[in-house]
Amino acid sequence: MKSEKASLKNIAEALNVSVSTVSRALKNHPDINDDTCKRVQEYARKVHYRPNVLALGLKHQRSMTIGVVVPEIVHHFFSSIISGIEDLAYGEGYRVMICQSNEDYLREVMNVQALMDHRVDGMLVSISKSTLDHQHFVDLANHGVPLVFMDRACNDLVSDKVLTNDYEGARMVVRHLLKRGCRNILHLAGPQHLCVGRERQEGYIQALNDYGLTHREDFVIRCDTPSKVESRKNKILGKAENIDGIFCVNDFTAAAVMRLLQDNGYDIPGQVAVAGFGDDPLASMVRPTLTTVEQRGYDMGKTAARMLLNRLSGDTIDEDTPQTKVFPAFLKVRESG
Amino acid sequence: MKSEKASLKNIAEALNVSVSTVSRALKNHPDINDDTCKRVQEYARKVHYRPNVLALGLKHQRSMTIGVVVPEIVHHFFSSIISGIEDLAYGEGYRVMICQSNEDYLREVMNVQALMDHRVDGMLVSISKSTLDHQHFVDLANHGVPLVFMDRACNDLVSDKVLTNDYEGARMVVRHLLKRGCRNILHLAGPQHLCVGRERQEGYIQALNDYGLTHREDFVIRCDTPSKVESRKNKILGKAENIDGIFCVNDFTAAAVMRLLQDNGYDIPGQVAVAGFGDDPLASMVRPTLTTVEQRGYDMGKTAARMLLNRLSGDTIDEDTPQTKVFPAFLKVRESG
DNA sequence: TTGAAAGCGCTAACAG
DNA sequence: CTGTTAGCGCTTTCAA
Repeated sequence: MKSEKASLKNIAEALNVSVSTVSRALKNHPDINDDTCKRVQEYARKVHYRPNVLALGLKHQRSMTIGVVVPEIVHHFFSSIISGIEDLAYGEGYRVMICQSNEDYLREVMNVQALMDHRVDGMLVSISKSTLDHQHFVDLANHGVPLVFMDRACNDLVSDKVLTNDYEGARMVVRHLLKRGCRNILHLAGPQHLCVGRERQEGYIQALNDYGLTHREDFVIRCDTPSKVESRKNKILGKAENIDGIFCVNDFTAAAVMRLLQDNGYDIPGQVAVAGFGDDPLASMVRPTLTTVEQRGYDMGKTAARMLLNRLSGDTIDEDTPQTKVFPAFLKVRESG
Repeated sequence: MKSEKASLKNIAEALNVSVSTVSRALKNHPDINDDTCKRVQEYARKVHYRPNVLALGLKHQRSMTIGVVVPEIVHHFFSSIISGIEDLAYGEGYRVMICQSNEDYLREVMNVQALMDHRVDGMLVSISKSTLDHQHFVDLANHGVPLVFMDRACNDLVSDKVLTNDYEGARMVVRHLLKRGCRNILHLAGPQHLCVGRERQEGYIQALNDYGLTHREDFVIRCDTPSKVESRKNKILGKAENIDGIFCVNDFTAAAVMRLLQDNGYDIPGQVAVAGFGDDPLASMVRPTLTTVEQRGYDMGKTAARMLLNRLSGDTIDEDTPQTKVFPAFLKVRESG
């Protein structure tokens, strides 16, 4: 029964009516005979008719598809964002095309290009760590494709954004470590060309200032993945004796450094308190459980999608003013600090 | 500079040639004047011409896109599979549309439908836990859309498959627990209507038999997520005194049960050894690190994509015989058992 | 109430 | 070597 795919044309032929009649009947056009309408709809259902979205997209010049580019879907934060996007978009009749840049600039440019080729109606993007040039996003704007940045935005571009209050989140968790008594807090920092990395570092510095301390340059190390913890382990262990706390730019790094210290005989949080950022599920699986900052990925995705769809339907209040929505961060105190 | 998107038509107009000449020039058709060719290509580059894949798909009746349906991208195993698929597909000029079913049957049916609507050339699928009916996959076959199952296949359907040797993997890791001295091993099992759940349970039973033991019905509990560990915790703790090992159908569940036992004063692996399945990154982050079975997600994804593309190009040896590729499982002995 | 025709962007036989 | 034409599946004027 390898049947030919149903189309308006062959439905029309089978029923001895014209394609336009079928087209109208299928969308309950007002001036169409009730009988014809019913006949067409029944037959369409029988042959499992489904409109060809390629043809529709071509005709309407919009694909009812939104493109998503994130660094890596393996991270819980980004998969949560995606779930949020999907739930909202599906509900509004949109489809979602997901791409991952693997933190690679060239791949990101390719992804954006591929989504453009597919004529997506808009894009939701979280930029990769290695992205320094933003021309591909400028091009998007020039082509009139609406764009909303999520979490990792680029500052030199006016555009809608959905962010976490990284600055206050970082400040909050570092103040927590300080309140606990820590006075020599190491910061494992993310790349400073990304807003999230920069804001978290500045929050860290501000928290120290809040307590009348100044930050030490040598207490900030660029290190934002477990594998970098491994490659910088001598550097980190070299400082271990002089510190009583560590604030990491994310939870994986925190979990990795915690393990490194434990393996070298340090008690956590007894000798060194550790905190992360993001509240990855991992944070409650490691021992001790990880003190961190909650980030609402699902809600951020949903909000970003909402902003994009608003742009698409063009019924936003401020047609041209870019919106920025900042989500609050929540402190999650657990066992590690 | 919100420029109109370049098309063959407006390139043709600008250059005073016909659309077909432009079309030919752009694909270096043999019989086209070198000058014209160069002129067209230069102009096309200048205006950033990109072919409209919707139009191409409509014309060629194939979209150069493959659809992927997995339960949840948040799991490392599935994201690895996706990375494998992407790397292979991109290299062959295909694009990838990713959908997640969220372990929900209806969502899965929707996903398959949406991918059909997009006229994907083929699909790669890992079925959801709640999928009992397989009609939507039968329909696919009837429409001539090639399908390769990955990891979670459905047995009542002849089709290409890429699997892990779950049976041997489970048998191996349980034999390891037995060799270590465990004699009362609990199994936290997955749904038995999924091949992976069943095979892992059967591997567990076989390993016991290998050691001259018979399995006890009350030592098998359906429990395959951390939240089910939570909801069945009394049942599990009730057996804790009588067991010396636990084999879990996946690593998250293993991590959760490990934590449950630790919180209740049990030493791992001293009193109870614990093993998981999958070698999630989590396995090396928890304490004690988790003994488990390695599963090669990336390679499985790559292989599945390869099988699908072979079907699409139609140059496989056995046109109609479905292929099954089984990947070996590897024991990863760590601290927990 | 229905049909014919044009067109979205592209390709490919056919004709010149 | 290049242009004309038809058609992929669909919508939408315009005409009947």
